[in-house]
Amino acid sequence: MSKQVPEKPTLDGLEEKWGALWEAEGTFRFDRSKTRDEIYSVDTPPPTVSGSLHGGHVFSYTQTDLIVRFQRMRGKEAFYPMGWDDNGLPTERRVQNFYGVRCDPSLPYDSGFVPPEKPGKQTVSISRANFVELCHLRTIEDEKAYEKLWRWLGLSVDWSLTYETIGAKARRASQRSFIRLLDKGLAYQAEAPTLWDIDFQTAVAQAELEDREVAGAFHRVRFHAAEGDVVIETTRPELIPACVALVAHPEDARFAELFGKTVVTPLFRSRVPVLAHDLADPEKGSGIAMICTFGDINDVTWWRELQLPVRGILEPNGRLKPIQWGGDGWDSEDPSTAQVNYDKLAGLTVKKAQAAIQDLLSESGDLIDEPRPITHSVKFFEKGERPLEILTSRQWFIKTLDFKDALLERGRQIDWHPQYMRVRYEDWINGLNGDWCISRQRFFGVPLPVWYPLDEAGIPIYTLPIVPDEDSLPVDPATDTPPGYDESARGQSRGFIGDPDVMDTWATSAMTPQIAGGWEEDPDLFERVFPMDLRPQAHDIIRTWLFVTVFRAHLEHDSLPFKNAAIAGWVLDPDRKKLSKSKGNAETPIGLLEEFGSDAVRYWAASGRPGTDTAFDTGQMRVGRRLSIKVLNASRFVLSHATQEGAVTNLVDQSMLAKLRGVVEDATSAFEEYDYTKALERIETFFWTFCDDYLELTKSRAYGSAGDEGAASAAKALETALSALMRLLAPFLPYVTEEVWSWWQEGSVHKSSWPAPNECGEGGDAQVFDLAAEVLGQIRKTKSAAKVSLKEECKQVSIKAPAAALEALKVAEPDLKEAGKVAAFDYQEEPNFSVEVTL
RNA sequence: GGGCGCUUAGCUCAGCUGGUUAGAGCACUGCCCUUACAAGGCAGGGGUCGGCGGUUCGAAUCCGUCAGCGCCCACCA
Repeated sequence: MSKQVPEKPTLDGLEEKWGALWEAEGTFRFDRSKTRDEIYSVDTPPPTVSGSLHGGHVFSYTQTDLIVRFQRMRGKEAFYPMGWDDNGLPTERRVQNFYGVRCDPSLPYDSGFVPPEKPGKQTVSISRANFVELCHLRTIEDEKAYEKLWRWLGLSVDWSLTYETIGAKARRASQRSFIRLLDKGLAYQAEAPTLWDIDFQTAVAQAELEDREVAGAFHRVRFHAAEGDVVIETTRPELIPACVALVAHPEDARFAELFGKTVVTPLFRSRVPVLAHDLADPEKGSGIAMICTFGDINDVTWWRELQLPVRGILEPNGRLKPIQWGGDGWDSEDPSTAQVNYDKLAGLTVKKAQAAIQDLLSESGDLIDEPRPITHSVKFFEKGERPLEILTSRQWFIKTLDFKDALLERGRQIDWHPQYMRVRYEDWINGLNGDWCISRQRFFGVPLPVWYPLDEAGIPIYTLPIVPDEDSLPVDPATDTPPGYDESARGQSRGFIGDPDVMDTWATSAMTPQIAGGWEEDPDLFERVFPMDLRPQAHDIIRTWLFVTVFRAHLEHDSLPFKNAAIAGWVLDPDRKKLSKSKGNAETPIGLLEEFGSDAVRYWAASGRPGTDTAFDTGQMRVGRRLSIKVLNASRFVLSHATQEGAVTNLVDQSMLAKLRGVVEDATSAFEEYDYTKALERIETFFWTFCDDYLELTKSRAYGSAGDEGAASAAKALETALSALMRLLAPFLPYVTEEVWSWWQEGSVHKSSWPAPNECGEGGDAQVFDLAAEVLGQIRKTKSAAKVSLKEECKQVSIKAPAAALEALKVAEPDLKEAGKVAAFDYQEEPNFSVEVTL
């Protein structure tokens, strides 16, 4: 061998050494001259840039990298970009905390603003433009740190292909798509009940809900009627002033005579109808419920289907708003009493109002018994801190319900890995109960690209939105002037105003294949990579990211956005809880990479099968490290004997290669099915047998104990096996395999071709090697049991076996004799295989 | 309430379309500084395959049922 094999190979420094070389050589650079069928394109999940990556990220991104590296070695040109999800609430929150600022959209832009080094005692209010600037500033820093970690981990991403979800490309793509939906009548605005977070003060979508168990209480409350009192049970007595009707099941005899009549609410003395609707459950509460605008999603349904008026009492900040009882829409049998009672609630938060109204109800005698404490689950915005409310507001929607069937069909066209994950997608679609609300009353996001004309009185005419030309995208209606207007007309009578809202961050993430693929901006590229081959992602965002991506591609391109969906599991604490940031092991993956080495951490990640949650396990990383060290040492030994020339004439050598051939076949088909774990298992098992048994068996022969021909055969077999093994292991252990590859090969192992079965020769009988390994094992066992050194001689090895096995073993006898220090062999033909070793 | 997944050695997991005494790694124990490897190697002990019932010549593997765990969806007056 002409190249140099180090005397003492080490794992230290491999990440820096090869990371720098790959970058310099452009090893993972995408070659866009390749055609669609030669390309494997990946819709990489853009990680949320809001702090730091943790073990879970390392886990799932490694898994994607395994697949990409396999595809690349199989001859595909990998289109493997990286995005940064910097748009949205997490960044806003991070910037607020990092600098101690808050966004006040009413403030003017301050071009001389310098952010504080550290958060001050007092929060600094800044304009929306200044705030967005800070968001950009912060995310650039975070993205650098992320990229450094990803490179260290060895992701074979083309780092010239990056995008940010707040970047110009992303803004253009999502605004362009929005305008087209508007044009097709698929985007619309409506003044409607909307899920509302009172802390962030924004609308949110069904996909962003989560249930949380919280303490509450059933209040039994008396409503008054001529026929006698009606008792309802409610967990939200503070909404009694918002009550517009009572409702019971049409077949519930207890309330039959009340249907069509009216009752009077306690405290506020409003007359409301008693109605029938089959959504009312006789089993729940007292069997009759109050309908408030709005307490929950059921209220919205009733309100809509029973055509009830709106009586909203909540401000966007979650406090009860001032109301003039007896005024329009707030009729009362006794307005002055209603006013006295309500004034004690106005201005309070929901929680405080609940306590206050409880006292009022007690005083008036309308509360029956003490409230009964319960624990019940309540809807929250997933990033929120207080329960969601439902408020009426003007929002933009995308028609979704009309496409349920089409989207279910799209789901069936995707290859899911694992397959059962499709069910989650279907569950979600089947449970959709409204169109997708995409407007958010936030700041750091993609602006909704519309303005509204103002009438003479300066009131926006929402029905006539002004839309930008596609050529002018991206636009920010807050600062850009709409076509046909002069900026001086902003906010003026007969002028215009910009829509103040931004889009749901998922409305932008929905476009990642288009953003990365250069949709409408680089048609040549787009044609080569879209639809993508692979969407890798975790199972918790099937209902969000996966769903919206499929949805938008369906509307925009009438196609799938990707062919395969590889769904990763979560990383769990050893105690089976989802890995949380509060636990130490969720932090600083860079520390893990330094302690165990990137290859070792990747080895652990590879042990997590697609879709399967996996325990965080440093033990696995230690095993990975040991494997890496073994790769170095075994390769050093192999290369001290190996040659690329010559022929494998020895039957033991042929047998080992026959076995390897099977491993290549298994690993290849496992990878084709996205089961990298199975592939690794097969490869690793063979590698250890290769080291423990084959190298031991042939060591002496390789040194020349059986003459030149035997040595030459071993030398060629060793080289053949090592070459295949390094390539098989390359996706998992990119650093150590590249290091070893460089000892005797040209170019990068990662650009070499995935082993083909026929590299291992045509014939060979795997049984020879297996039996020889078995006998060698017996010899070791006997010596171990006798507590003697493995170098100790054996007087005799007696083998009983069927004829064919004996035949095979005789072939291996010379190697066994040397490896086991055996003086003599004895063979007897018998149906059962057994070995007896005499020391 | 509906659904999906899981339940195999102390721990983490393999066991495909049912077929000889159930496997691996870690941990544990013992032996070995064997000229690729002592931050290593070799070997060993350890399991009523969640419970019950069924199909079958034969079941960890198929069917039914029960229990537990995790998750998804729905409901949450």
